[in-house]
Amino acid sequence: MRDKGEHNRSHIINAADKLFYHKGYNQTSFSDIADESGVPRGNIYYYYRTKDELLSAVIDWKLKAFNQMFKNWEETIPVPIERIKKFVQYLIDSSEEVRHYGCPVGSLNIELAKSQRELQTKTRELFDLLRHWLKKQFLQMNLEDNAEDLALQFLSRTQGINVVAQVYDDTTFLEQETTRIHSWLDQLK
Amino acid sequence: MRDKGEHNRSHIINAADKLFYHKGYNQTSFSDIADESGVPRGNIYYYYRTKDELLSAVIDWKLKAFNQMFKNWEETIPVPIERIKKFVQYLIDSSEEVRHYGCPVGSLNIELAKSQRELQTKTRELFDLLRHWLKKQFLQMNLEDNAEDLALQFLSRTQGINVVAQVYDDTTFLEQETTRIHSWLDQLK
DNA sequence: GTCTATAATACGATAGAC
DNA sequence: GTCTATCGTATTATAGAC
Repeated sequence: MRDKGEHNRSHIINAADKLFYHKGYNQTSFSDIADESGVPRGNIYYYYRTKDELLSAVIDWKLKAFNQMFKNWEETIPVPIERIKKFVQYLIDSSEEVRHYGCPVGSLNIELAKSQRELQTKTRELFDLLRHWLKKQFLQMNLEDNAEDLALQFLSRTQGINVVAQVYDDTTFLEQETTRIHSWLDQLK
Repeated sequence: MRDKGEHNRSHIINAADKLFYHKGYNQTSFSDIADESGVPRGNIYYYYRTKDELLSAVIDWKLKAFNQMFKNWEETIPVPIERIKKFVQYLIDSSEEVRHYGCPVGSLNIELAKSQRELQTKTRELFDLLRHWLKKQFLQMNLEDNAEDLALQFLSRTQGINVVAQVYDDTTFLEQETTRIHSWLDQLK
């Protein structure tokens, strides 16, 4: 079969991405990934020699996905504040998953930052991407004086909300806060 | 020797508490705890039959410590808003540890909530304690209409700040935000 | 390229000597 | 109460057959 390699690669990445998110990086084994992906255990090592390498590939894949999502929003939503509100809507749409597994970006960083900083520097690229995109939107809102700080405030706020949703297995507060974020955004102008 | 048992127990709890925080629950082994506490590996099982039991004991110990801290603040700080500001100061005092290992309450909950909810229900008691204490302070500030919501807002905000500090291994944003929290508290009255 | 067998190690937990 | 020896299992990773 042609491109069986690429086919297997994407199956492995998808399975690893899901399991790293649902169980955590250290709690996910190659056996788990083999079961989830359908690719035999031993064969995974042909594509990704170590677990580190696999994580790096998963993060690169996620970076691509976020970039594509943002590019899509920039093409279809002309007003920058509406793009940020789209991001807020994305949080609401993901709330059921967040309730169970936390923030797909934050929880992985938190796990690895504790005692695996080398790995976390890779996952941090996801944070940097979000920060950079948010800053760009705030700049386009003519908030150049503190666009960087606003991006970090926004990220911090959503991280806190996601933590509360996961800890209490409840999306009520998340939904309440997203409306409060809307007011905050409107008031910035 | 008299009370060798209690002596060993407290050494084990202290070591486990430190390691669960610094490395995470699942990444901490009995060997790690034995090395850190000085109590021989096999002997730990005499005091705590399973890892779950040990976690539960660690959480109970932390609950006691928080309760004592809060009781102390209530006895020495007469104005409730000043007690909350003392909590903010406590965050700043802990910022160096937070930078490395995240929030000692939040990060443990996030790890266990993913796929070990039975264990997380125990660690959630720490969140409930903080929430309850904060609500009590807001009530004493005569904010009875939304004391519960304010407590959750405060917790969410501090969680987000701690995540940012840990992810970027930097306390600058944490320090900035604590002054913003002060303004927020002052404005509530 | 694909997959099996297996090495080497670390884990939680137990049995039982002292 | 204290500690050692060890069991059974799961882990990452490799060697090598197909």
